[in-house]
Amino acid sequence: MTSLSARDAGSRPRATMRQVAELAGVGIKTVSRVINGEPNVTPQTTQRVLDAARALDYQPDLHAGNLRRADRRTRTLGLLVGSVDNPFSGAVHRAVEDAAAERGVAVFASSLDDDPQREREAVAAFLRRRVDGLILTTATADQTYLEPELRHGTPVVFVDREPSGIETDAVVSDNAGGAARAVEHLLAHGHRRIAYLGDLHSIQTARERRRGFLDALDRAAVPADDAPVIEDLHDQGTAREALLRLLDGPNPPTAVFSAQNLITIGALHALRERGRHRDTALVGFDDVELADLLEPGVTVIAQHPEDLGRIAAERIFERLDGDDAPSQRVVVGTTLIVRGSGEIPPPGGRRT
Amino acid sequence: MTSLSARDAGSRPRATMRQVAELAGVGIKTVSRVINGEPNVTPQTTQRVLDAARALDYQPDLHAGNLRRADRRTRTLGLLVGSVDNPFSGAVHRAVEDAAAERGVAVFASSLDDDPQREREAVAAFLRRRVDGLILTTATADQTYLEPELRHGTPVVFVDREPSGIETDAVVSDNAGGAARAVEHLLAHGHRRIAYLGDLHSIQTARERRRGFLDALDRAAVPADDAPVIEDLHDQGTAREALLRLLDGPNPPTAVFSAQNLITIGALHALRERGRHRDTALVGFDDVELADLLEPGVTVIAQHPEDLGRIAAERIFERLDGDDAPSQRVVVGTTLIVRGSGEIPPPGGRRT
DNA sequence: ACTAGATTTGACATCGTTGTCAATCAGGCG
DNA sequence: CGCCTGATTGACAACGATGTCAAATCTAGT
Repeated sequence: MTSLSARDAGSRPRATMRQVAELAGVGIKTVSRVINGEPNVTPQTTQRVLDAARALDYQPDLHAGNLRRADRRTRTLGLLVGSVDNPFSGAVHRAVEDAAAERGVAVFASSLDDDPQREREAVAAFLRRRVDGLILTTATADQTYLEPELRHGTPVVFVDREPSGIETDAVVSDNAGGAARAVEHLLAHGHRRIAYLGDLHSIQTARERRRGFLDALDRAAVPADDAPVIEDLHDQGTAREALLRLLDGPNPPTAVFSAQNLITIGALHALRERGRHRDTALVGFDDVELADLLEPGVTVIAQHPEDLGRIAAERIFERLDGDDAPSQRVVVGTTLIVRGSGEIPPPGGRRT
Repeated sequence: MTSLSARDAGSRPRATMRQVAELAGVGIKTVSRVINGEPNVTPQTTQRVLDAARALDYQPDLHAGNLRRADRRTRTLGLLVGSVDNPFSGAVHRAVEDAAAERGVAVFASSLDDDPQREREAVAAFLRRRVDGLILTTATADQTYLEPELRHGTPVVFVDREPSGIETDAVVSDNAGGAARAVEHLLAHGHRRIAYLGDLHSIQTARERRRGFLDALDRAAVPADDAPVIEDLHDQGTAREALLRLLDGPNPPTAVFSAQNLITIGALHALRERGRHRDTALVGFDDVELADLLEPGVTVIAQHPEDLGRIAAERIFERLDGDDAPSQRVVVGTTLIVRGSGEIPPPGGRRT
C-alpha cells in the first residue's frame, strides 16, 4: 500500500540512468556511453538503450554528471544587467543568449537596478550554481570582492561599465567620446547654454559621459558655468521634473543633452509639457524606440548593445577555451543619428 | 613538481566543504550544519567554521547538495519568451524575476522567436538542468510533449498563450476582448472600413485577436468583406510593407487595427511615409514606448505584462508548495488608452 | 560519584552521473 | 585448438553535498 504512495498524485519521480539500464538490460555505464555519444557500443545495444530512455522519458541530470566530469562545466552563464526590462539591457541580453545558445550554454539573467547589494547577492547566487562565467554591468564602485573568483578560474567580463579593483576583460561604449560628439553637434548648431541631464553619479558610465560633456565645452572655450549640470536622475520622472525646473527657471538652456535612455524620455515629456520641443534642441545618449517618428525626430548618440553583448560573450568563451592573455578592454564606438531635435538652432540663430 | 601544477595559472580549484572542515578542525557534517543554519552547533564551533569558510572563499555547491537533499529543489526556474529583446517579454521577465528573487530562486531565460524547434530544445535544456518549474510563451501548436514532465511533477505555467494538448495553468490577456474593444472604439468614431494587421496565424493569440476583430465587426453588422485582413506579419518591416500596399491600393482603409507591438510600429512608419497619420485612424494592441509623445498620440489596447509575469510566477510557487487543485486559467484584462490616433474620424465624418 | 537525558559531533551511506579499469567476447592466426 | 588482439561491456570508486544514526560530551539530579 504505502509502497504505492509515490503514485498518489499520479506522478512518479523522474527516471534515472540506473532505471534505463535496468529496462534495457544493460549496465549503467553503457547507458552513459549511449547518452553521451561515446564510441564502442553496438548499434543493437544503442537502440535498446534509446528505446528504454524514450519509454521512461529519461532526461540526463546535467548537474549530477558535472559533479564527476573532468571539465567541470555546467554550460551555464550568469548575466547581470541594469534591468531585463530596459531595452538596452534587453539587447545586450539577446546577443549574449544567441552566442551562448550556439554553444549549448544556458543563461541566467538578473536585474540589479544599480543596487550594489543586489549585485553581491546575485553574484553569490550564480557562483553557488557554478556558472562557467559571469558577464556583468556592475552596480558596485569596487569589484575587489570578485578577485577570489577570478583566481578560482571563473572568467568575468564586464559589459557597459569598466571594472575597478580587479584586472579583467571589459567591453564598453565610448561614453566620453559619444557625449563629446553630442555636445560638439549642439555647439556646431550655435548653442552655448547646454544643459546636462545625467544618471546617478555613482555609475561609472554616467561620470564618463559627464566628463565627455565638460571636456567638449572646455575645448570650445564655453565656460562651464553656462551649463546647468544636473546629475543623480534615475528614471523618467526625476528627469522630467529636473528639466521642468530648468525650463521654468530664469535662464533656461537652449539645448539639452540627456545622458541615458530613460532620461531622454523624461526630457521629451518635459519639453512637450511646456511646448518647448520645437525650439529647444535635444540630443540623447542611447537610442530609443520610435525616436524617428516624433516631431521633431530625436537626435541621439546610438550605442550598439548587440555588439557589446556579443563581444562580451565571445570573450567569456575564449577565456573558457584557455585564452590566458592579459585582460582586454574593448571600446565599441557610438553613432550620431541625426533626426531633427539636435539641429534646432538657438533663439538668436547665432551661427559659426 | 607536478603536484603544484594546479597552481600553474596562479589558480587553485574552488574549495569544498571537506577542506573547510579540515581547516576548521571539525567534521564535514558540522560544516554542513553551519552553512545551512541548522541548530545544535555551539557558537564557538560556528565561528571557527565561518572563519575557515571565509579564508577559503568557500561557496557551497548548490547542485551537489541538491543531489542528496530530500526536496530535490534547484531553486531555479526556466522562462521561455518570444524574445528577451521585446519590451513585452522584458516586462514579463522582470515580473517573474522579482517574484523568484524573493524566494531565492534564479531564472533561466530563453528567446524562442516563435520557433517550435527552439522551444523543444530550450525545454529539454532546462529539464536537464532540473529547473523546478517552467513558465512559457509557447511557440508550438501542440504541447502534448510536455505531458510526461507534468507527470514527473514539474509544474508548467503558460503565459500569454494558452496550452493545447495538456491540462495546465495559464495566465493570458483578454486578447479577443481587447481586440473587440479596439474595433468598437473605431466603429464608434464612424469607421466602417477597418484594416486588420496581424501576426503569424500559427500564433494562438494572433488568432484570438483576429477573432475578436471579426466578432466585433459582425456584431455591428459591418460586412467583413469591407475589412482587409492581413495576417502572417512578423516584424516591423513586413507590417510596414503590408500597410503601404493597402494605402496605395484602390480603396484604402479609413482605420487600422495593428494587433501586436512591432506591427504597430511598422504601421506608424507606413502612415508617416504616406503622410496619412493625421487622417487614418490607428489603434494598436499592446502599448509601445513614447506612444504618448507622437502626434497624434497612439491609441492602444494596453496589456499588463507585469501582471501576467507575476501571476504566472506565483502560480508556479503555489504548485511547488503542493497546491494540486485543477489547472486554472487566469485572464488579465486589457486597458484602452485613448491618445488621439484612434479618435481620428473617417473622411466623410460620419457619426452615430 | 553515578546516571538519565539532552546536546553536540562526526562516520558513513547515498544522490545520479562519469572515469578507470578489468572482464568478457568475437574473430583471426599460427 | 589455443592464443592474441581489439571491441564491447559493466563493477566500482568518486564528485560535493546531506540524511541517518550512533558516539561523545555535557548538565543536572540523586
